[in-house]
Amino acid sequence: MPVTDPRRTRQRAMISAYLDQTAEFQTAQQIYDHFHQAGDQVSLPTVYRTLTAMAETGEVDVLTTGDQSKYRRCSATHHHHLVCRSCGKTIEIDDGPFEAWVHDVAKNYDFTAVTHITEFTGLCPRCSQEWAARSD
Amino acid sequence: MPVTDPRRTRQRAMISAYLDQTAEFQTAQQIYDHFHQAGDQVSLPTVYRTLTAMAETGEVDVLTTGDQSKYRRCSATHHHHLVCRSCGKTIEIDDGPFEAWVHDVAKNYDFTAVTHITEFTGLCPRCSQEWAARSD
DNA sequence: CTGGGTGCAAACCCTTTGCAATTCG
DNA sequence: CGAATTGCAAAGGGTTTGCACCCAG
Repeated sequence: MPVTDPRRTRQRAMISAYLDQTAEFQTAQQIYDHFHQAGDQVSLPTVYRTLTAMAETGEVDVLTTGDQSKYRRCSATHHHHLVCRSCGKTIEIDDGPFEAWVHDVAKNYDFTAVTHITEFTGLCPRCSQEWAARSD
Repeated sequence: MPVTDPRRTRQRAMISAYLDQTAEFQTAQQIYDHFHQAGDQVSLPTVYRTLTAMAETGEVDVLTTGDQSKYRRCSATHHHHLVCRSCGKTIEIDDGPFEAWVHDVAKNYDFTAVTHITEFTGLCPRCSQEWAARSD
């Protein structure tokens, strides 16, 4: 890791700019595909390297779901999701007391630049019934 | 996926029993290694298949960090961790208002068997200073 | 100029799957 | 006995790396 600031390259500018205009988490592959469809050339390894570097400095959040990682500009509003682990149904939920708690935690331990990733998994109403019916 | 209850096999009993006595998240590989060192034979694919099945029914929690998945018996007390993304230092933190919020969320959307995975990443006091010093 | 960045292709490694043998019920 | 489960080996697939070329500073 270089001690100096990273060099400004076309690829990094593109990736950074693209992350600015997208609020949702995206996979490296999705970001790569976006540029390819637009006709702009960036290699997949470069996407990964750039995102990894940005994650280390806290510029992007990384969400590692089961199969692959997703990236999102850090400053974006934090959404939290409630996901049904049976059918995959996803509901966006409000923050509740969460953000305040995060702030307290960071303050208590003198941590800075604290971001959080939160996932809820459960069974949605429909799948709850199915599971109840099948548990013979 | 069988509609009936899973068959009781030596391998599943071993894995289940082992998870009972361990509180921390562990990788499939770690679980596999444990049995190998103890001289008990279980194949790695079976460990994965068993853990995946248990995760689907909510018997175990799955934590997917960057490189690999970790598993833990679900009923264990939920810990949350604050991790420094620079040096890796980890602090265990209290739940605060979190558990109550989770309960509310589940209730509001009629979800059942809701578990949650929460990760905080930030910069610990020492690394905060280093980053501040280097940002020239 | 010069060292960091990029692209390509191949390597990596965790995880999953095909298939024959085995075992629970 | 029959179907679910296991084990082995090999495939899969997201991510990383070696290396030569290129470009920002």
